[in-house]
Amino acid sequence: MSETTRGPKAGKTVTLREVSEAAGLGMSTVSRVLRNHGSFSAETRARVIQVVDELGYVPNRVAGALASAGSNLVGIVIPSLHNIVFPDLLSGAGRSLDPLGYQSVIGVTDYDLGREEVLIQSMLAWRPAAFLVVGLEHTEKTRSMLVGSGVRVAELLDTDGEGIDLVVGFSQHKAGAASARHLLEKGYRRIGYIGPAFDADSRSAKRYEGFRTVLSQSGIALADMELIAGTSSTEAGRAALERLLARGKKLDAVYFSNDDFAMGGLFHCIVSGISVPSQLAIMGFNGLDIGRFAPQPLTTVMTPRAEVGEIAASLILEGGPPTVVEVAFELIAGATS
Amino acid sequence: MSETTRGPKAGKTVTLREVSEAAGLGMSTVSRVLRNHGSFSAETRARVIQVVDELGYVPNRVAGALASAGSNLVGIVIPSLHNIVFPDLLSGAGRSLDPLGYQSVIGVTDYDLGREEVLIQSMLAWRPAAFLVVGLEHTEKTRSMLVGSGVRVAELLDTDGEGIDLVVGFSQHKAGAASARHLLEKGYRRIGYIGPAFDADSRSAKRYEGFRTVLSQSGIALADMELIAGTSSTEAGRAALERLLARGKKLDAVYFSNDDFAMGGLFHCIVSGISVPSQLAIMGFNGLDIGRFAPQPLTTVMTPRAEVGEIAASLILEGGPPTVVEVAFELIAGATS
DNA sequence: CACTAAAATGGCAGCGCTGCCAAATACAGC
DNA sequence: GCTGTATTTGGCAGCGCTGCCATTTTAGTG
Repeated sequence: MSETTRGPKAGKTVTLREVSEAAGLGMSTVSRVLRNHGSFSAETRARVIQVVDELGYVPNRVAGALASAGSNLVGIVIPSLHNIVFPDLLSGAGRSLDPLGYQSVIGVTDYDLGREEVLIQSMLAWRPAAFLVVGLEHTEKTRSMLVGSGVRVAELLDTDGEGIDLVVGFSQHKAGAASARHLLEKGYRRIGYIGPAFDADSRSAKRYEGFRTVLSQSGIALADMELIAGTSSTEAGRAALERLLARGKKLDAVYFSNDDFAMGGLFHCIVSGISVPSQLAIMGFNGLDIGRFAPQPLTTVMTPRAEVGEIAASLILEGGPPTVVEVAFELIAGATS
Repeated sequence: MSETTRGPKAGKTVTLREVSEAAGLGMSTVSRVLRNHGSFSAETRARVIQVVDELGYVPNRVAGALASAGSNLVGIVIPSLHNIVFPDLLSGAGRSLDPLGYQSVIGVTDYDLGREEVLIQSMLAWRPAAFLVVGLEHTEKTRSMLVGSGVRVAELLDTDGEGIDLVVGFSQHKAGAASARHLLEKGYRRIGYIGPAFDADSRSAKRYEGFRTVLSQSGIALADMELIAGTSSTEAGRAALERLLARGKKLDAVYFSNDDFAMGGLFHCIVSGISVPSQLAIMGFNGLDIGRFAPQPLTTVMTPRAEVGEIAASLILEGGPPTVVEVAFELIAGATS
């Protein structure tokens, strides 16, 4: 930590003024070259680039953002990192953000809307260019901060409800409904459900609603359900199915709120000698790679999370009008139903 | 986008000056209250909080950071989001960062050191409080920027080499070596390897080196290997094992560079009727939940990535001296070896 | 009750950059 | 060569906040 000659001009940070002095040019000229904005001669450009390189100048965007009242930061708020959906979403968003030089500031709420509020408030303090948030459910204060800030907002992965500005995703309700129709078509009638606590994950709750609605329409009631507290995991899904089956409701199918749980359920069946799907059908949600390439591919719904991230990020930065963009999900009939 | 009365004082952003005027106090006093720094009376505090609330004031950290030459941003640069290791790392880092009010600016390199350089340079422009980067390998320019910037840096998940400042992780070489010893102890002799291209992922390459070194010491050569281009996935692992076995080298064990690949390999065996481990042993790396709770638990090495993230973030913010912190990995003998 | 130490507050320069405008220079056409 | 227009450049205010210091207020003491 006591380098003296490491890197060009180590220790003291180089400023625009120093660059301009060393180059014998005005600050504004240097600034224009660096931002490639406004006009300047080719020689000036070369001179600036050379000096910048010599001095190892790194522009201070903090000052830049303050002066120009705008940053290249995009705030992204997601519920979790333990569910592959959200890393995939980030990844997709990155595909749009990176080429344009935007940077992601990421916050994780743990499915807590209060925490979301706090995160958004503190991100707002950086005056980001835009916000990407998950879902349409927010606290009243979050909503008003977002609206009042004037920052563009994209709400992702859910189109069942009122959005603030841009909404990109699919109907969770319809996804649940499609899953129910699939199981009904396949002839299952004594169906159970396993998912996270409803108050935690509203998208999962909406899928459940869609699922149950379709069952009702066919005069069928959900036979049983088991709710899971905590993170999505194989382990939790496996244990939950065991508990569910132990109640002896003679189920012929179980709908899992996501593939992590579903894989756990499938594993429980394998271990317990329950034949899938002849004794019990299993259906998941999300279309995880591991489920799709398992020996017995999981019946699931492939969700377009990376596309949602990519589309949302690009639309929000393009500055178009508030819209709702539906991105299709796809039911994948595997070998577990 | 044309709200007029949404939120308190929508449209125009409220500044510190306005708050101070509304409260009948000086700007510095309000600032002190807001940062809970310096001294002020209880009444003043109450007054400020009330006015802030009424006006919906959100401090502008851009200005704050410029004035105080320091931000609450932490730059985190990871190679990928498709390998669970990195989301877990972020998650761990968040456990340390969040309570202290730090925010993560995240960049993904796709295992490209050139891209890492670009990302770090542009993050440096925000004058972050610290950097968390993965691995010890960087371009010369990245290194000198990092050193020259004076920002604290933690290099993660690898301790085999020279660090810049703080290093938190474990020896990838030793992890590979431990894996080799495990397979040798179990009596396997014709061992194959499946992993990503060596130039892409240096940590994976180091594990491979450690693995091969131990084999050599026992006079055993690696029987065969198959390298994979692209993302870690079940699909890729499954296909790679198929290709590897097709070459007819009569392997009795395969060491996979990570659990995603290994699960794919395991699936290939199940589908092809290859009995595991009697005909072929399979070993992975990372200790994924899904492998550990599979009917036939995967032999793997559990890596402490979340702890690494957490420890690194807390140490780097505490401001202690440069150190190397070793966090233990654990070999988990499953049922596939 | 004057007198000092401590607590609370206000004023103001300046962080490093950008936006605006004016000045200087280059390039036309006649 | 000279005026008119386009292109390059420089100067400077100010973005909103913090750090420092001076000032005022309050509490404490003999």
